[in-house]
Order: sequence, then structure tokens, then C-alpha cells
Amino acid sequence: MKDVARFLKLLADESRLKILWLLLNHRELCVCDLMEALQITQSKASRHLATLRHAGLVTDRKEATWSYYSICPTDNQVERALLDVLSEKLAHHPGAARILQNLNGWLQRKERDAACAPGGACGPSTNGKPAHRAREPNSGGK
Amino acid sequence: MKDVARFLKLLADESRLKILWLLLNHRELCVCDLMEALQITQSKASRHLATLRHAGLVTDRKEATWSYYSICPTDNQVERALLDVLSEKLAHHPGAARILQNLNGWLQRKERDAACAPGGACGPSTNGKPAHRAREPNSGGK
DNA sequence: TGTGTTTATTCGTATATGCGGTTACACGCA
DNA sequence: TGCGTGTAACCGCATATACGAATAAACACA
Repeated sequence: MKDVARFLKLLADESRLKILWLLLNHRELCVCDLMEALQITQSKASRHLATLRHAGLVTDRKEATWSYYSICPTDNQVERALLDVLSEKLAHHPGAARILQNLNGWLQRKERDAACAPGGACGPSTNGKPAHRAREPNSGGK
Repeated sequence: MKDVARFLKLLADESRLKILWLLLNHRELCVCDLMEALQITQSKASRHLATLRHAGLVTDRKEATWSYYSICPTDNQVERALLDVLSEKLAHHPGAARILQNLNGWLQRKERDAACAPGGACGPSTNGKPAHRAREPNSGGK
């Protein structure tokens, strides 16, 4: 039971819950994606990702200076079932839908900026590694 | 999302998780039942029950000096689904099975002591209110 | 080599949480 | 009325947790 409680504790933080929710829907995301989608500081994003990583809930893949995180599949029945419930039920949750929109909006902007980066002609990203231009126009009201 | 995280926090404590697990399996229990089954102090049991009660997860029914607690059904989809998962998946969890055995053992002893209470002839409990004789023989090894 | 970028980690602090022990309260019963 | 019992609430205290700011580390690129 202590193991289950420990797992639930991992989910029981708003930031971590949101991070997991986004990862459940996007296969792989880097730290700055989460910073933008959730509007949180780099410190906060990285710290919570480390917590999830140390618990074995996510894995990271490093590519150059970027760290790409993804859900680490577990064989634990209880953990699987709980994540499945969240994945399914949060889809109807207004707050969950909103941050998913935030993320998609950011990913589009990122892609566009990468394609038309200043100094590069419009086209696909040079190397798959987009140049992050965290421009943040008047997108997020609050 | 904050609401979901808050709900998960309620589940993310070993004692509360065990209490909920027992209530999911027994419809209604009083504080001393939980104290015995989980081998925790009265203070601890009451405190966690208060937490669950204030959150609207359980309700209490008072009968004389006894407080009987039971799960309070919710219409929240996420909360329902999470509780359902726990109810289903913990059944295969060794730790969960053990405390359920503890509880059943205690309930039997309680029933027997009530029926054959010292001073009363053997028979059904006089008023439905058993006299708690927390005798605790050499049952719990540790 | 120096600069900028992305991420991880450390630091100090503020708050939250859980605990045992104690006290308060309500009730039944003699 | 006084005593025992079952439960709730309170009181420090210890620990855990989350945070922003700062720093460190790894890397790309000029």
C-alpha cells in the first residue's frame, strides 16, 4: 500500500499532473515545451521532471542540448490503470483541454519560427533542431 | 486540474488510502474498527477521517457515542473513475488483502465478544451496540 | 576560446503535512 | 451527579514539499 500511496503522491501535484497529461498526449516533449504550455519557470519544470524521472515514471532522451521526455511504460497494474483513467477522463476536463491547446499553439509557433528563422530561407528546419525564439506574442491573456 | 490534484492528494497518504480501501469493501465502519484493522492510534484515525469528511469523500452517521463512516458517492467522473480503479486493482494487492483480513478478524472478535459479553448470556448483541472489549490477544506478531 | 542556449542542480526559505500526546465534548449508565 | 467510553479537535514539533533565484554543466556555433 505504501507503494501505491507513493505513486499517488507523484500525481498529486498540479504541475506534475499537467506535465504527465501533456506527455500522455504527445509522446515526447522537451523542457521548454512544458515551460511554455504551462507557463512555468524553467526551474519548476526541470525539478518536477526530475522527480518523475527518479520515480521511473518518465524517461529522457538527450539530443544536443535538448532533453526530450516521454512516459516510461510500467508493468505495474495499479499504476497503469490509474494513468489510463487520467488519460481517458481528463480529456473531458476543461482545464486539461486548455493546456493542451496552449501546447499545440506553442508547437505551431515553434515550428513556424524554425522554418522561417531569421537568417535562413523559409523551409523545413535545418537539422530537426528548431531554434527556439521564445517570442510569446499577446497569446496568453493572463 | 487543481481540483484533480487536490483529490489525488487525499488518496496519496498511506493511512487514508487504507481507510478508503476498507470503506470501499465494507460499506460502513466505525473509528475503532479502523484503529484495529490498521493498528493506528485513535488520534491518527480520527484525524484522517476528518480530512476525508471535510473533503466530502466520506460521510459519518452518529449513533450514541459511535461514529460510523461510509464512502460518500460523488458525481465527479474523474473521482469516481479513480476510486473504481483502486477498488478493482487493490483487490490483487497483497498489502490490501492483508488489512482486509485484519479487519474481518477484528469484526469477528468484536461480534463474538458482544454476543458473549461478560455479564450477559450468550446471544445476539443486546441492542446492536457491541461492547468493545479490545482484548488484543497475541494476535499481532509485530 | 568566448558567447549564447538549454537543462540540471543547489540553496535558502516558506508552507504543508503528518504525528503523538493531550484535552474537550457528547453520550450511556450506575 | 459522577464515571467510563468513543470520538473530535487542539498543540507543538519534526519532516516533507514546493518555490524562485542563482549557479553549474553540457553543448553549438562563431
